[in-house]
Amino acid sequence: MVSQNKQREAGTEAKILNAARKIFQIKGLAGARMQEIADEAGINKAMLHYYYRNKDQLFQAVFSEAVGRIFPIIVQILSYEIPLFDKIRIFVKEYIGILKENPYLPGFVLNEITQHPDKFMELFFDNGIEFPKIFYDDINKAIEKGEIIEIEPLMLLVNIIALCVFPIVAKPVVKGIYNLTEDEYNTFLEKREYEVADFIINSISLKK
Amino acid sequence: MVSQNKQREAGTEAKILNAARKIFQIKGLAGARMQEIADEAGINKAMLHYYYRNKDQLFQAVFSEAVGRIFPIIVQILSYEIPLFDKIRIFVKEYIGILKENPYLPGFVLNEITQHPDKFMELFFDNGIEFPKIFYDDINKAIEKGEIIEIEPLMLLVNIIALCVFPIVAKPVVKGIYNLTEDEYNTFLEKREYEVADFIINSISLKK
DNA sequence: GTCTATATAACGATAGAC
DNA sequence: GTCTATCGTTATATAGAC
Repeated sequence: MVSQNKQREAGTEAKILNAARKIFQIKGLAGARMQEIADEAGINKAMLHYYYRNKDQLFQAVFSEAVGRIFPIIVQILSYEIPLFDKIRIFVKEYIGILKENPYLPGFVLNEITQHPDKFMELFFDNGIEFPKIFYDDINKAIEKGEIIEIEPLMLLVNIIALCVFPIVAKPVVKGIYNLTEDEYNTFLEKREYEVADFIINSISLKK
Repeated sequence: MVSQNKQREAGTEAKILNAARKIFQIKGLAGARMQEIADEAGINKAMLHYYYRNKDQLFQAVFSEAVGRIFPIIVQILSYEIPLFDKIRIFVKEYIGILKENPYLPGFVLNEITQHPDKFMELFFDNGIEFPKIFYDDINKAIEKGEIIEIEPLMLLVNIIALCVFPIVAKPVVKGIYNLTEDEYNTFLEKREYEVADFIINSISLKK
């Protein structure tokens, strides 16, 4: 896959991957066209097959990269050894921040996983991604100490991720219905970087 | 002998629409194949073109129906003249319930709107769908009365819908990662029909 | 209305010159 | 490595018999 020759600047392979990332993330595997990717990369269609044998392998490169961008960061932050509420605040801020910079990423990943669950499972477990038990311990300990309400860790985790991810995936819908500009929606998302954490902590906290 | 034409009131057009709904919702516009829809309907491919001129018009029929299923119910429930907290409880229970019965619906609609925002906007406003001001009044009045925290109505609405919709869209992801069966995931969703409302009300309520 | 057969276009992939 | 030209397949869509 990688050029065997000496290192080159602004390699064609990188151009292809950049173009493929853009097109696949927007149009999906079924909707993307090899010609379109070639045009976006500013090179010829045959080059795509030279570097990546076929469409499926090119997609696989983009998809696995996307999975690698969207899941490990969750695992990483949830593994910090800091107080639960701090962890939630950092997670929400960081995660919304990342998704805001890659607005097509979550929709792309969700859709393609729905389309090919098996391909995802391989990728997920082969890369050794594993959701951290420490976060569940955090929650259970906080419940025991009477700091938060009784709630299943998975229930809380899904709530947190839902509040971060959904507004990115539903961006065209909300933008359309409320006739918001790109800037206005980004301002909305920036507010959420803080307010969502408040929303969650308010909900589970027992100290008032 | 009676004419056998009238006896066949199973309706070919309905068969086609049912098949198209199933295939399009799962595979999307780009991924669906006319042949696959014909097979699913148990009829010939040419019939699809006889009743619906082309793929795009067949898709349009499915898509507009889907939009009509997913938005008006929101508007309807949010228009009830009942106390805010009751409204939230009913909304969450009803909406998750509907989506649970149509698990591919929200992902399909979100994805296709992202893909063709303009087509959606026409549909949305042509059908006169409009988000109810009464719900925003509910929220602002509750804030004034000191019943809930200060929160932008749109912020709260997005939170509510996120908590209902996301777990449906992310079903294959969560199911895969946690190795849950279909039944286990449905149990999870049924729990959410009540717990999500608690989560929201806990978060915004000022009375404790 | 429903079918079979076929036209027409689009797409992924390859061959071969340079 | 990069290009042009083209092959083979598949997909949408139409024609025409019944």
